[in-house]
Amino acid sequence: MPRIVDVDQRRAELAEAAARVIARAGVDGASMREIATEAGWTTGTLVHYFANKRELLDFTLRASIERRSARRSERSDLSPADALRATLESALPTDADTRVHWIVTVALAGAAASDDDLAATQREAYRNYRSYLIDLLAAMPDVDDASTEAERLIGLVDGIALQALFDPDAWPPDRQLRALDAGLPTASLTR
Amino acid sequence: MPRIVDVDQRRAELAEAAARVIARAGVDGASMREIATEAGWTTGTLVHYFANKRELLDFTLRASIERRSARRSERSDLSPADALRATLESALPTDADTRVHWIVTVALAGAAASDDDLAATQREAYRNYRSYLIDLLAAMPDVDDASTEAERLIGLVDGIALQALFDPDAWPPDRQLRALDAGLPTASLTR
Amino acid sequence: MPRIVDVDQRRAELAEAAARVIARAGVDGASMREIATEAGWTTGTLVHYFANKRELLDFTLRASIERRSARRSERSDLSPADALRATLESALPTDADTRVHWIVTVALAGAAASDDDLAATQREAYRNYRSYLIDLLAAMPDVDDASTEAERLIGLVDGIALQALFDPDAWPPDRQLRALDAGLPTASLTR
Amino acid sequence: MPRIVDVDQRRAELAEAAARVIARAGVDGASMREIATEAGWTTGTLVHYFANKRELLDFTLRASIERRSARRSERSDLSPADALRATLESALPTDADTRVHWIVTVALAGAAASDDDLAATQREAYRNYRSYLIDLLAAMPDVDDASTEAERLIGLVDGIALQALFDPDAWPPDRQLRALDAGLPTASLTR
DNA sequence: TATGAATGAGCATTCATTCAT
DNA sequence: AATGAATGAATGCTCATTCAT
Repeated sequence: MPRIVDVDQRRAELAEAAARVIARAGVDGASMREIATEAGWTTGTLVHYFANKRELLDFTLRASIERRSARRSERSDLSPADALRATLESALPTDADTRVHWIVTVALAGAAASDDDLAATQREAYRNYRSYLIDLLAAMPDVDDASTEAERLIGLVDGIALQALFDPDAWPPDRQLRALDAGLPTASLTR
Repeated sequence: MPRIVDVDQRRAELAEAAARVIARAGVDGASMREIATEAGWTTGTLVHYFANKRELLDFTLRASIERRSARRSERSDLSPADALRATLESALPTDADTRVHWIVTVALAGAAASDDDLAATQREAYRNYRSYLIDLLAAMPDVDDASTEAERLIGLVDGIALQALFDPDAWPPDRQLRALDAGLPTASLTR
Repeated sequence: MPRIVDVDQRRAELAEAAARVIARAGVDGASMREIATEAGWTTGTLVHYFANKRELLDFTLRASIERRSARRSERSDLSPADALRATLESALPTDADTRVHWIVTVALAGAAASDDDLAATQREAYRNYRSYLIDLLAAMPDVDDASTEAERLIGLVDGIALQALFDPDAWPPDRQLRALDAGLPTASLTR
Repeated sequence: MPRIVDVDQRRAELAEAAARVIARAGVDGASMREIATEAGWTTGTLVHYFANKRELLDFTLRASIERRSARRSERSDLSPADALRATLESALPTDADTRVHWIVTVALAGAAASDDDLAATQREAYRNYRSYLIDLLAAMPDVDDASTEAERLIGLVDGIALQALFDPDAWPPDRQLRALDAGLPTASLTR
């Protein structure tokens, strides 16, 4: 009688380990052995849950992105303006967890150049992100063109995030939040 | 006397070959052998011009960034408002050349997680970019806070660029330019 | 459970293969590939048992030296005088096996100049050898100064061995043994 | 009109540089580039004086050995007993220069396993050394069997030298000399 | 004579992957 | 399900050697 294992949960655990390794040592340093060790298993084990490394990385990226989506859905009780602000704020690399997510995204963006699956995952994630923002913005009276505004806001957040990522000393959390505030539609400002 | 070689030019040539390979095959696919072949030389030759791979990649990133700076300085005859627009436009991945630059930047950003030299190069480049924009914005009468505005514009361009990079079909050049226009200070608008 | 392997025995096997290659082709010719092939495995396998080449060579030297020690301890039933003679005789390169040992020792002595671990291993081995001889000599009534006598005997054997190593045709086993006899303390002479 | 160069002297200079590099970094670390740099030239220059690396190493060993011979011939005014003592003393690694010679000898002995030319050079050197000692010993009245005695003395010196080489802290010059004295024929003792 | 650019084979090492147990 | 032994291709790098200048 085989031990019962929750395959999905195990995959999630392994992907988290992969994310931690990538954030710590880069895609280059993220060998199967290193990821397995980080997760507390051996290399051979990974093969039960992911056919190969590309599948593991693709799943890791997907999981990393989905973590953001999960946060979004928890905010269904908020007004669109507040949900917008909350969403954008939580996308910034202001704590260890979001920093890991961002590093994984950027690191795998590099790998995406030579891996169509990763590229498709990135593309899809951006499209979802964009339509979620458009939905929120369409419900806000002071916004004219929701589509253009969504793109503007994505850019704003990405720009702050990238600068904060490469220059964390110059970009502590409160500076990131101030830079975000400076670009938010008026209805989303706290005050 | 041995064959005479312009070392700086040869290094530039090799870095260009490296950039092409990275854009085509990712950092992972950019082996020394592949880069050497792309440049029309053998592996051993690379070693004459770069002590090791990290040095080559760092130089490649630097060269890729400097290409942008070079474009900037050529625009010294323009008004600040026009120079701003021209700078930001030329930073977008609207043609094969700027696409290569962007892919290299993103790909090496991933590698920067585990390579302090690359990280420092990235950081420095962003700071230079930012102060150049601040200089232009400070000279424009309709801009209140040059520093905040610079960050906003960097974000705008990065956001458009990243989306265009991963979803080129949905982001042809003219859509990128329209998205840029939507965020420019009024004085920089063409019309 | 994976295939079961006796790690220590496998390491010993690999070190023996390394010794054979070194004796045949020198340290220079002892590439990981060559050693792996000699042992009947592939390069990657070596890495399971030795972290890197230096570790393999150090282990090989140690194993080569320990082989001598093993022979010594088997002679605990002999009188000190007989044990001394037996020890010194067995240290001479009189057969294929001891020749391999000597070539490995000399070859790695060369490498020890640039490898502190190898140098330490050599040093330690000589000290052990010397104290073993001193113990035997101290138990022999016709020996005055055991320490000086030990050094003299080590020199005697090393000198014969080195000459025999580089000039095997002029130094067949019986000439080596005669030269040894000429320098042994009287109590150790067979007759 | 080509510059006039004393080829033999240049070869000697280069061999001395090679000896220094070998003593410092081992045979492994003695690359053509390193030797050339040590000598103050470039790699390409070596090729004018030695057809290839093996020839350079063989010449280096020969030069290193000849240095000892040269010292011998300077002592033609001494009595055989004094010449013997002086020869054996000067063969010990008691100063920086003789240490370099010994390290080169041992290092190249390792290489000799896979290089017949080096082996022949070693062999020849030992035979010369042995017959020189035999000549001296034959002229000494208190020596019975000059040939056996020569072998014994070579062994004595080699043994002391090897121990001193690997354990220099435990074997300062005066200990080496005392160990030599303990084995010299009575006529060669200073007092 | 001397240079150093260029070659390309060879090296140790890393690593994703396979698979017997 | 999980292990870890084994594979072998690929990588960055070193280096003796060749040769145009």
